[in-house]
Amino acid sequence: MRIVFMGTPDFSVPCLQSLIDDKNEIAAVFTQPDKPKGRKMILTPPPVKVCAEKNGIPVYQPTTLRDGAALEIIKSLQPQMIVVTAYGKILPKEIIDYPEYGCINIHASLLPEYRGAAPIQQAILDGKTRTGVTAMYMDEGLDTGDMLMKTELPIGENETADELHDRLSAAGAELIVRVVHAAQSGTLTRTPQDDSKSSYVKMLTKDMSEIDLKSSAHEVHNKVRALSSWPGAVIRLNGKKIKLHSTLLSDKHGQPGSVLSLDPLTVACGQGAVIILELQPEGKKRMDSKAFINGLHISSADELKFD
RNA sequence: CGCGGAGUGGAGCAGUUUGGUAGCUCGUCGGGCUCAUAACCCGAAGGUCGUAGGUUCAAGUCCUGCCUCCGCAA
Repeated sequence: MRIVFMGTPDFSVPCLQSLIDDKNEIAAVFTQPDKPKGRKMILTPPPVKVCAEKNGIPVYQPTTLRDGAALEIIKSLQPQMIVVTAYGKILPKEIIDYPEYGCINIHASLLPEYRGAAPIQQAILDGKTRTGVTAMYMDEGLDTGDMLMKTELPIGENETADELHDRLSAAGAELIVRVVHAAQSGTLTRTPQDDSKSSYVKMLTKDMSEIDLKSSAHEVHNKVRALSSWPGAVIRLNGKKIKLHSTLLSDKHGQPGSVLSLDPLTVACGQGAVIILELQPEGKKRMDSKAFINGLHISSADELKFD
């Protein structure tokens, strides 16, 4: 199959790679323009671009697909199919309609639930026990097209968004190859989404990272797992931020914010308590909670209380 | 030159203001106690204090340059 691939972050890379490994002809890759990243604002190419260049695939990074120039490029590439996953741009109808086998999108949720930007994190935040990836035909709406195939995965009780991200990404990579094969043999069946069951998720932002210790231990634990690595779930000690990287649920209870045990470090929530395994004080590196306690020079849990 | 924190035995920290023989908690190793232990007791190893230079009788500590890590902002 002659394919144009569109994608940007780490999530998309396994998909691209598996299409390459499956001996498809990747005519070109579309990805977001390089952006300044990190403390020094170094111009960084998106992961998909790095992967494409390594495989000698031409890369296009238009700022818009809506000015007609992108359509001309697509026409010149003559793809039989366009595969899109986490590209970050809306495709105009002319492009969606161009390929013979259509425009197929891989989305990291069990549609119609969790349409939009942060489906992986939102599923964890909501305490879901199952999620998955869905392959669908794109239409002009946001993740609203007819569905083709799904892969369902259980979410581990203590699984973080990073871990789930990687598993879903791998599942998507495996799924897209199956979809391509089915398309070639003409055995794809399309199922419309039930809009009445749909939900949309917004992008994650920094201002959702503060943890309210008066909420339940489950909510705290879900937030830590969902926001792990970015934007991070944060509690405060004497006003200073402490990012929580890894927690477990505890069956203890007490005044929200009070420390019930130093080993393991257990903090009471509004309902129940969480054991903190790994954390990161402001300006410090990630460390396990035991190291953190060692450096505080305290001997009793009473000497410690989170805001 | 966007703002800020920080580099001290394997880990996390104190010590820097007021220069004067390197300290705390934990880990590691050896020994003891114990039915037993991640508990307790005794002992030991392990650090050119990020790096280069400067001031000084003397620098972890004061001055200057550089490197690296991290938080914020983007």
